Amino acid sequence: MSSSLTARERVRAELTREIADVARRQLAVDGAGGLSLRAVAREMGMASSAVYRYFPSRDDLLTTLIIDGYNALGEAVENADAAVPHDDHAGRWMAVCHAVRDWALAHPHEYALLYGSPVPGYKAPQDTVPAAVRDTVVYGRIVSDAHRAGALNPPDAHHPPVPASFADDAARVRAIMPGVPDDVIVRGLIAWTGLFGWVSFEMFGQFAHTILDPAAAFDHAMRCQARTVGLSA
Amino acid sequence: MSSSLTARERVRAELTREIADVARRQLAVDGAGGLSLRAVAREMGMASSAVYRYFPSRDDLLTTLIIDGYNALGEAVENADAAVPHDDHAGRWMAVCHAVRDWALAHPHEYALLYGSPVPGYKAPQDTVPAAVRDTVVYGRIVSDAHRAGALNPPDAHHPPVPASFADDAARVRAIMPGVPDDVIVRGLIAWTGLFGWVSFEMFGQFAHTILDPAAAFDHAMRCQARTVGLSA
DNA sequence: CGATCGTCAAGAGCAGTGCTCTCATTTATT
DNA sequence: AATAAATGAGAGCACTGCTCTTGACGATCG
Repeated sequence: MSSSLTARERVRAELTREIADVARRQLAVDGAGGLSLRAVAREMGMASSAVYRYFPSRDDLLTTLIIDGYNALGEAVENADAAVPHDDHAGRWMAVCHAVRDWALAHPHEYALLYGSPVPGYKAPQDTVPAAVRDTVVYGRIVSDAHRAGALNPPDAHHPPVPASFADDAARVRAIMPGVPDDVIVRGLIAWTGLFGWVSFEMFGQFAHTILDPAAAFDHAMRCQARTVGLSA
Repeated sequence: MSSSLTARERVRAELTREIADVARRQLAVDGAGGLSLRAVAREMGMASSAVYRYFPSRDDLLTTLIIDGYNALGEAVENADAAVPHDDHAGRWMAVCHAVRDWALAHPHEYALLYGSPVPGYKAPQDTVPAAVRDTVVYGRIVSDAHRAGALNPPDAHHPPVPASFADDAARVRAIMPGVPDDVIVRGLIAWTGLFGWVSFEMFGQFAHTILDPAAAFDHAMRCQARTVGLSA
């Protein structure tokens, strides 16, 4: 046999993918709440009950959309990072920041699905974790690369000392930023949350009627964040 | 007449408030998606159609819950700020940070309603704006107070210059931080988005399996943010 | 005082949802 | 060829938001 899949398995995989694609289009239009299994079935010309052969519940369909979304964002971030010279750490940081924002602007409902409030009655299963950290490892690698290269500016003298109780948490984060001391890990976390906090505020309307040139403000804010982390310009 | 309201108007206001209270309880249990007008009516022992006399649609009910939420958070922030000596700017900042986090932990679904992804098919009307900025003016006042008192540390020499295109946006933000120069406004925005970015990440599960002592990490992160703004310890 | 008009609760009903069950058909395996 | 597994379709249940109509209550005005 040329393919290790039977014809049945092939058409099943194809249909599963097509259902997810149709669902993603509906998600892009109506948002997570407007995603309807029946509507997907209608658009595909099949009975609503048939869709349940491929996705046992609406939440399962949402889960695959979430995983796909994390992977799409992660890939965008990876590509942005790879397009900048490896030792230009500040440039890499700025590139991934813009990649996140650009992806969010291009896929607002998917971004809301990933980083907004959990969908009503939906509990994220463990399956999403590997995809969810795909972009995170990129941020971590930039910081740890800069640290290993000795390119990180030291924090100013009056910086508050890291509390001892943070040691355990820092050790866990160090899996993504190998060899990085605790205070740098904190600064990385602050920049990370600052990036998504800013993008979320812009996406969810908190900046409405205030920041009318969000692209410029974002670029400058992330440049400041880079300095907070210690990435030299 | 002792009250300027007729008996009819009084019972109407009372019932409106009671419906909102029941809805808020359901919101706290099931989240925004689980909020059902019919369930509210059931719990109150009235017909579902009767509820529509008080709230013309589910979205209107959600809107009042959102406004109430903003006001509750705003009040918590105001109280936290007022409990700290007026010239202890860093202490005031830390107090409001913890007020936000504590309120979010105590009202997770309401927080998600305010700062999570917009509810499916729900478009926030203008009515929410005044309540939504109630906490924001507190942050702005802390920064502008510190600046007026000359208590703000200057940014380091290599800080990236504020782009000229940000001038218009800064002017709008200055309505909340009177007399504050552009670069300080930027630092205030970064701290503001960093605060809510951190709280949202904690509330929405992005820290799961990584930060197990979120209270300590939050306190330290916000202390670092204070230094970024220039608030002396 | 009695008629009127605005307000209100209730019920029926529509269109939509997620999901389950059964039944016939198609496909793959033995 | 016979059997077992997988698939699609339809009906149906319980639920949702929302509308419309009907009948009753209460305040106001002639």
